Formats: sequence, C-alpha cells, structure tokens
Amino acid sequence: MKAVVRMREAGGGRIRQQQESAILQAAERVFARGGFQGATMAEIAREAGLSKSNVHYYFGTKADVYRAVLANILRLWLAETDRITAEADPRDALSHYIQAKMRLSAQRPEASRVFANELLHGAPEIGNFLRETLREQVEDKAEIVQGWVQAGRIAPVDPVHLFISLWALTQTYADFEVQVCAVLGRRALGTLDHRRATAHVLNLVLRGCGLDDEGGRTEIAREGQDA
Amino acid sequence: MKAVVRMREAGGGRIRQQQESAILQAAERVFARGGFQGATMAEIAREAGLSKSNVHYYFGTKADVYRAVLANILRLWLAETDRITAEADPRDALSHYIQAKMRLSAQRPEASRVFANELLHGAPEIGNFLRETLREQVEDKAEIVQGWVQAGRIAPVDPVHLFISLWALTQTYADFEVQVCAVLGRRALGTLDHRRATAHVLNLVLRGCGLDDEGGRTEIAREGQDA
DNA sequence: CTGAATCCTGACTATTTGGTCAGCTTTTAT
DNA sequence: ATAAAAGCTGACCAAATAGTCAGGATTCAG
Repeated sequence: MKAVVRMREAGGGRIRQQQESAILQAAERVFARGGFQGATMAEIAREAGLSKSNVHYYFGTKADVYRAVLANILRLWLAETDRITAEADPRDALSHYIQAKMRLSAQRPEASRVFANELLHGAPEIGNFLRETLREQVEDKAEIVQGWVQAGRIAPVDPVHLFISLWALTQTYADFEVQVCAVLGRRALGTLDHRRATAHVLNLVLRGCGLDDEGGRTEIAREGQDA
Repeated sequence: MKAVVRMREAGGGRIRQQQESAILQAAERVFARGGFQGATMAEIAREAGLSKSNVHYYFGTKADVYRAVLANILRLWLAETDRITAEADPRDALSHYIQAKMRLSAQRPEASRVFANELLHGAPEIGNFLRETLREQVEDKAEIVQGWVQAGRIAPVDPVHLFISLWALTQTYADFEVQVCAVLGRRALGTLDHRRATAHVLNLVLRGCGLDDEGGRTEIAREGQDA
C-alpha cells in the first residue's frame, strides 16, 4: 500500500506535517501570553513537547515561527465577509459578520491576541498585509455599505469606520478578556457570557445602523445564570 | 528666598521631581513601543537623557518603573465619568464620556497602548485594580444606566456591556492605530480623522441607544480634506 | 564655608536566550 | 537489506540585558 496522497502539502513528509502543526499550535499560545519578545523558544518547545533544537530544525528562527503563526491567523481574519454583497439584506449580512467575529473571539482568543499584539506594536511584520490586502477588501466592502446607505437601506454611517467599530466591538472580548471578566465579576467567560455579549453587540450595531431589532430576541432572553 | 512650597510632593527634592518625571515620560513611550518585555532600561535611559545607572538610582527595578507608569495611566483612565448621573440627560452624559475617551485616544495614544498591552497579557500588575476599583465604578455607573433604561429614557441595553463597547470603540483608535491608518489610507491620524472618528462613534452609539442624532451634525459636515 | 545628603557614573557580573553544530537515530525508497 | 534522507539531540557559544557597587561630583542646609 502506498500513501499516494499528499507527498507535498505545503512541503514536507508525514512527520514534518505533524511537528510543524504542533509547534504552531504551541507557539500561538505562547505568543498570545507574552508577545513576540515575551515568548522564548524554550517555552514553545516545551509546550509542543519537543526539544528546543528540534524546533530550530523545523523553523530556523523565532521570527520564522512568529511569521508562520501570523500567516495562519490572517487567513482566519479575512474570512466571513462573503455575505456582505450589494444585493444582500443589510441586517442579515451584518448579523452574520458580527456573529462570525464574535465566534472567533470566543473560540480562538489566543489567535486574536497575537494579532492584537502585533498591531499594538506597530505591525512590523504584517504592515504590508494591512496596507494592501486588508485595505483592498475593506475598500470593496465599504463601497457596498455605502450603496446601502445611499439606497436608504441603512442609516447614514461612515462605512470604513463602521468596520473599524465592528472589529473593536468583537475583538475586545478576546483581547481584553481580563478586563471584561473583571467588570462582569467572572473568573472566565462562559458560553452564556458570550451569548449575552453577542446579543448586546448585535443590538447596539443594528440599532446604530437604523435596523431595528425584531426577532432573534426571544432565544436570548430565556437563558439562566452562568455555569 | 526659600522655596517653601513642596518640600515633599510624592517624595524627594527639586531634582528628584524633575528626573522621575522625565523617566516616566520616556518609559511610557518605550513601554508603548515594546511592552514590558520589549522595553530595555538602556532605551528608557537614553530616551530620558540619563544614564542607565541613574535610572536605577531613582527606580530600583524595571518593574518599579513599569508600575509607576501604570499608576499614572490608571488615574487618567478612571476620570471623566462624573457626568454620568441618574438625573443627567443620557445623551449629554454619553456624548461627554465618548468625547473624553476619544480625546484621550488622540492625545495620549502611548498611555492607552501601555494599558492595552497590560490587559492583553493578563493584567499581571493591575488585576486587582480591575477587579476592585474599576469593577465598583462600573457597577455604580451601570446602575445609573439601568435606571435610564427602566425609565424608558434610552433603548434597552446591557449597561456593563455598553461600557465595554465604549472602551473598545474609543481605544481602538489609539491601540490599533496602524490598522486604522492602513484601511483609511493615511500615514498618520490627523485632527480631521479624529473628528470624523468621534462623529462616527457618537452617531453609532447614540442611535444604538435609541437617542436619535439631531444637532451637532452640521459642524462635522463642513470639513474638507486632511492636512 | 563646610559637612552631609543627594545625585550620578562607568565598570562589572550573573543570567537569560536565540541560534549552531557534529553526530546519533529513525524512517523510507528501492 | 541497505543506503540515503529526514528527524533529533545535548553541548556549546555569543549577545543582550537587569541589576550592583565603589567612589566621584554636585547640591544644600545651617
């Protein structure tokens, strides 16, 4: 029997696939905790269950690991704008986008934090991505939103600033989780907290865009206390 | 003539006052650039125009400098909630708060970034402040907002999540300035950008709280291009 | 003016950490 | 089976950096 599948999938054999993935997973956690400078190769190696030398075998330098982690995250980050089209119902499109971003904050907080940290320190590594890929995408989507505004389908808002606001509103639950926990009096955010947060952001933004919130309300209201 | 004033104002003589202030100012910039781990005592010293040893003379350790910087920032952070009272007009109170926070983002972005960085990495230094002082203040103010909601003076919103949203919406312009610049196609944020951003956030939040935006619109609309 | 307190410095140390390397072990293709 | 390729390791090194210290310079009270 011959494993005819993927002799080359992004380079390397069976073992390489496995180890690189383990390293990147560990690195995401470690970079999220301490940022680029705060992370050490030794810690990444330990967290991945490998020797430091072995990590260096797969990724030459710490910067290489970091860039690989960021590349993964950027893919996540760009996704989920497909529902935002000129023909779409603004309410559906925005709801979908917000929910997707909130899901990301809840499920991949470390990824969000690595990204936030990179931005916070001036985006030395992904500056070009921001200025090129991201900017183009936002320009496209902003044009669509502008169309909605001109057609009177949503209240007048600055489309680009709207996207900035959506990012801020959703990512804050991942990036600044400690602060959120502190003011909510929670030790950690549970699924109920995330549902409440999502409901709140939807509520605020939809109404803020003149899309009054009917429906989808009931399923939120029937929740009890947190676990 | 005898300088009868301040023989002791937070400890120390004339020179000490001056040097400590210089160090803290420099440190805020340096910590904002690289976070705690990314900052070096040598860089702080250079930026302050002192020798490294001299910085150690005034502040024993790097952690001491960091804590002092944070203490300064926290004072800024807590301020500006005084207009939020049960009797106040919700529109005025929220507008004032948002404008104050936006001003802070524009004028002290480094302070905001140091704070953001501390949160991002789990608030090891200010965790107690968040859980005690901040939490109490938010609890108080949230009760007031809840009162507004029950009196039908603003649309139903979760008060605590509203504050979280306000922080996110306003600080994003300081913390993630690179990203904002990138999608706006600017090299840096000018006063016009900040005015537009403020108008947008006010617009979104006030409408989101059911406080329809009349007045204050015109003075925004008449601006031209950026400098 | 003078002695004490404060201020300041350059040289030094201990530690941490990213990265290298020679060589050993395991896997794999034929 | 075997040889080559891929995977792995511990010992080691050089650079960076927080913090120390003995002693010199400056300021200040009286």
